Amino acid sequence: MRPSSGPSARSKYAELLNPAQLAAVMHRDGPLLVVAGAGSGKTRTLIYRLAHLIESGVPAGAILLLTFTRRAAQEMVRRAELLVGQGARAVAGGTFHSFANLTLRRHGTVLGLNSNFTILDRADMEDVINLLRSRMGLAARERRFPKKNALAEIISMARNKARELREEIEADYPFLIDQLDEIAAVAQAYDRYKRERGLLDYDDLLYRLAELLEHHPERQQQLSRACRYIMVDEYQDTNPIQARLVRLLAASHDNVMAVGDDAQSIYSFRGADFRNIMDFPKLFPGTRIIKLEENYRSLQGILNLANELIAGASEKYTKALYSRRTGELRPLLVRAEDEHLQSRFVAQRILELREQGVSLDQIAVLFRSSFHSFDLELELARLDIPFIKRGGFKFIETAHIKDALAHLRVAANPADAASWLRVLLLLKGVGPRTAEAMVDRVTGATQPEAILMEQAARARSNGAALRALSELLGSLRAPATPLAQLALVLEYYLPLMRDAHPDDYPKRERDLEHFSAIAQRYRSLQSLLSDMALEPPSDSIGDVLATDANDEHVTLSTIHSAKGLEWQVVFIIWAAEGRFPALRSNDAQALEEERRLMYVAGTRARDELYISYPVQMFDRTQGFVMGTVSRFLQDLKPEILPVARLEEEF
DNA sequence: TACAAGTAAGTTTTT
DNA sequence: CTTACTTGTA
Repeated sequence: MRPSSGPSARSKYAELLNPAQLAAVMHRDGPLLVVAGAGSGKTRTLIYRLAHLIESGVPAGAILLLTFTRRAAQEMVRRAELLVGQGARAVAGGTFHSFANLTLRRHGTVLGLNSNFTILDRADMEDVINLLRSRMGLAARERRFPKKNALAEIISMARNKARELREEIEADYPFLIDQLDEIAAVAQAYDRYKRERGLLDYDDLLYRLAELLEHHPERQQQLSRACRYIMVDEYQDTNPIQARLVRLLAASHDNVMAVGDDAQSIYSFRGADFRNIMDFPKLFPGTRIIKLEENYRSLQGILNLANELIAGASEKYTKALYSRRTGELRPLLVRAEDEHLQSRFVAQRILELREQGVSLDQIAVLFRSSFHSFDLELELARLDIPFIKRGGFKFIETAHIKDALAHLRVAANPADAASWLRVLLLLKGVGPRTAEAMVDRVTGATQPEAILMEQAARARSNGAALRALSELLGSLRAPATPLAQLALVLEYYLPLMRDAHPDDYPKRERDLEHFSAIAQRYRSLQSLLSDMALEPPSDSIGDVLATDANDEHVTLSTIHSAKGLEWQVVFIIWAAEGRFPALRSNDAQALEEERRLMYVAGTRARDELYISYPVQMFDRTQGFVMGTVSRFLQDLKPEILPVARLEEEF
């Protein structure tokens, strides 16, 4: 017997949702597109629909919830649980990449994929490309050849946009067009390298899943039936491959709900295209479209600014946000004399807010680029204002964490040449050449530690080090928890690290302790390693990691990492030409995206919004130069955005 | 020939 | 604070 989804459910939800939200929640079968403005309760709508589906008899395990971060999915499932009980827990939720990871580990064998494949993050990808670049003799030529990060960018972007390499270079790198053949050769070698060694980069996860669904109809049927209801959040930030995956997964039923906001598309650098969301009805003919325009988050003054910002966009958007939260408060544009005064303004205002009883958890400082907050971080530390920073350089990207991970990855996948290289390069007397030669012998072997022992016997000076490594790998072979295995790695690695970084190894040791605490949560090495590649801890490095997560703290975040979040009080710093929009954004499309970024930043605020910029800014090449306010904020009427000038005594 | 150490320069946003 | 390139050394 199925519980009914009749009038009782409708009336139960009707009190809690507005008519548009209710319509989306009650929608059952067939494609649905929800165009949801900022703060219009889109998360709420997703949660209630999730709950409603489960209540009306859909097994939670048949629902697939694709979100931008796994945290977002977990949070939604948790909130649905509050409504319908623990049954909701079985919902499959996560990012496209994490879903692809799990699916390929289970079904990838039909593609000739070993289930212990290793995931390469962007840095790993660049390392491999760099290796191939020099191996192919492209590094040392009269003619400058693109560096590893440019190559990685081109190769990855072409794949994310589902373009030929030639198209990609013609469109975005025309000055490299006569090196197309060499670049294509690198791309091809990179692809072969990965296939031979059980390596998948981020793009492969999506591509190989598409390949599985396209070339193996029986698996497609099976998976499509298993995901009978698909929900995709933040659809405006999907790229063409992801759209194709949705199409393939929904092939047998078309039960897809896509939610997003074209005005908040900010991930084109990853191949996302806001036109994707416009094209959804073409991908799924018969799509029902529901718009959510009432904003429940912000005071009208903040929305007036947001509407004004987006009205300046060249592509016209169809929504105008409105709120019933009227009030006197308006956003404020603050001109500071220089960067440090800007930092002092933010810090002082935070102290005042705290005295007024505003929780630090309700305050965020947002910026375009991670390094924009450096000066502010010092000021906050000086005043003992606790903060955490999101986005930017991550703890997981530090050399010592990557080193420790590489040893574990080699143990999990002995064919992982990229990690072998990293492990071997740590040894004294081993450089790129020696390491590469050893990698070739070691990756083909079933007993790598035996090969290392042979090498040790032959080595002149570093025999002891090789023996130690060999012993480590032997001991990692025994079954143990990830934590125990990490302990073995650290026993071997810590002395090497102290040697290499005599000045700051205590700090690095603390990071590794933090890493141990993370490893403790995992029961299998495989899942630890996948998570570290796909959903690494989002905290940035720094002493702030030491602050107790339960204490109140101000959030410092890049705008990208602030997506989907909200705070009572928001500061946007460095709203100056050259920083925001970023200097590099010079073509029209990039500038449009910067504008949307400003829109996203502003709409994070509920009550108070302060936007600031310094009048004097330091430029490495020119010294001090005049800072001018971001073009997106120029010429706004004072009714929309009043200006305040910080005075001397401040 | 290959490695190590030292010097110079450059930094968007992220799965 | 990293990475890329240059110069010195075994």
